[in-house]
Amino acid sequence: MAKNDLLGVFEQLVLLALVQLDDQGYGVSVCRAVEERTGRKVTLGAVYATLDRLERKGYVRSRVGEPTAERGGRAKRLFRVEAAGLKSLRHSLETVERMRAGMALGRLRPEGA
Amino acid sequence: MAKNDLLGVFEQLVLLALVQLDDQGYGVSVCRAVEERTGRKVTLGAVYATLDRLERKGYVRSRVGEPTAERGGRAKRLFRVEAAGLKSLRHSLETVERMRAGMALGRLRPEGA
DNA sequence: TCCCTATGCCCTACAATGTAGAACATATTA
DNA sequence: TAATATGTTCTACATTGTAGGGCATAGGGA
Repeated sequence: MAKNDLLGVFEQLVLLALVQLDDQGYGVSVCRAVEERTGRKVTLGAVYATLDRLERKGYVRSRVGEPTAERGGRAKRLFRVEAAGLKSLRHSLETVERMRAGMALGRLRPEGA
Repeated sequence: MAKNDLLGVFEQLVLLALVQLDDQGYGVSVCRAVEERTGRKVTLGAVYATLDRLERKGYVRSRVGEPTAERGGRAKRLFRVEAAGLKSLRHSLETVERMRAGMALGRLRPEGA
């Protein structure tokens, strides 16, 4: 735990996905959500590793859900975001925002050079 | 160079600082800019390491400026953001933005729980 | 019953980023 | 030429990011 703990970009994406999945997210669904929204290729390994780290920090909490009878398969491990996680996410988002504020955004838009 | 290169948070902060400093930024001024805007404690070592990495990736370019006669001291190494850097910055910022879009921001604002 | 397939999870290993702090360099002033 | 102000460079290590393979469990059909 660093002194100035800021979340990494991927941690932010995962947390945001969980919020959108309304605390019913699990590995695979988080992976899909991030891929769809951002257009990036995301591997499951990356998602689980991040989820574990977030849980170790107390930012999310997981529980094993009953297996839904969709087609079969293993039970899901559902994740929910804790208050501390939300707080940290907000803080991280706002830090970049603050840095961006008052900036000549012209240069940051479309094809400015 | 990862396949899906997204900039890290600190890289974004440094790049944003350079934009604000209008391509006249150098180690110390970037450090100060980030500290002032974000309120975080930032060390010079972190800034230079990041600046070097960004340069290696072709996102910024540096040149040694003539020493201004303020009080003495070493010549500054001035950095400017390259087009590729701007593009990458934009892309990174937008990725998080997209993930955030359409979200029930209520939970992300003030003290929502 | 036994496989095959669909879901989903866990683990290992390594690359890239983030962070700290000390050492080094250079110009000014006295 | 020593003291000081400004800036940069180097070393080392912690945290995050990413890839990929293997394990586990349930349904469906031969």
